[in-house]
Amino acid sequence: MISNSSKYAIKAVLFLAIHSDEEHKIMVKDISEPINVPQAYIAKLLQELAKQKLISSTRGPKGGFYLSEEDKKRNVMDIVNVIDGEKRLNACLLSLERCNSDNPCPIHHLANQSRVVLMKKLKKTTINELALDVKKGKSKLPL
Amino acid sequence: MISNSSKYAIKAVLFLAIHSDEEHKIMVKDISEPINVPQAYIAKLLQELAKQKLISSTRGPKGGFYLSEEDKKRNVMDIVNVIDGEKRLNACLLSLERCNSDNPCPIHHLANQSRVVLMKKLKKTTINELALDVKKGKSKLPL
DNA sequence: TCTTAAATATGATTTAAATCATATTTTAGA
DNA sequence: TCTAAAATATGATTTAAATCATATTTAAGA
Repeated sequence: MISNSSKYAIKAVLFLAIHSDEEHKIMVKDISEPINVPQAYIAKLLQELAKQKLISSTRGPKGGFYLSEEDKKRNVMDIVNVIDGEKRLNACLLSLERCNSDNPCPIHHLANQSRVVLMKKLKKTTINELALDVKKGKSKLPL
Repeated sequence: MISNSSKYAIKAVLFLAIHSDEEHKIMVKDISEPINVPQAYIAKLLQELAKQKLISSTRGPKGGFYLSEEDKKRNVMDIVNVIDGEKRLNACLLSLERCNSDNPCPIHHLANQSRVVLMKKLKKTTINELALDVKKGKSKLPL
């Protein structure tokens, strides 16, 4: 339902939310190690997130990735949408073909509520909120 | 979260629930076609389900797959557990590593409720109930 | 303006899931 | 007891996701 790539991306963005800002950029190798994701792999994901303007970056010496204040207001769903594409979470969790409330597959009503609830939460929760939770000790990195 | 293989398996078992019993066995090719899953593929899945006693089968002429009355009392979760293994749905939907209520990942509380609700429903819903829904027109095959 | 340190673009390789193929075993019926 | 029709066992191939590699571009600082 949600790929490892997306999970890695969330992890990395959260790390940036906690440790970076315009004045404190972080380069890939200093992100990949603490979040325990291979450097070349997370680099590719971060590049995609930067291209889609979900995170910020500058090249060259003293460069790196960081989250602007705007970036921190993004929600978790935005990240999943960029990495996995929009379809992934919109599909019925159990159905293979198109399936919706009007034309439900036999397990549609079993799975649909869970999916809708989850999606709403992912949309409503910002990176900033998650980072605050971690700072307050309510939850812990790494995911 | 739930593999295509499991979805195919659910589809096939539901088809058997609707169309088979001890006196009416169905062979793979007559299952694979209406549910629209490649014969060799669904055969392998059905064989695994039969080995794990979730469905019934007999070899030879007049043989085929079918659901006994006992088989029909199985729940959807049983199928997923056989095909995907137990771990799959027990894992936090978003976390990569071990993560639970005592040691939550930053998005644990976002995802966990949905997962628990879904699992409970899958466990509580029997194949028979799903088949009845289809017969009553509440839902439709194929999934 | 040259060098170096960073991200970026692009594509190759590996791995696991999905799919396909086939020889073997079992059983009904002639 | 022989034949044919079915599942079963086993493994090969394909495909998509995950992972790795590297040449190019950009920007800071000397």
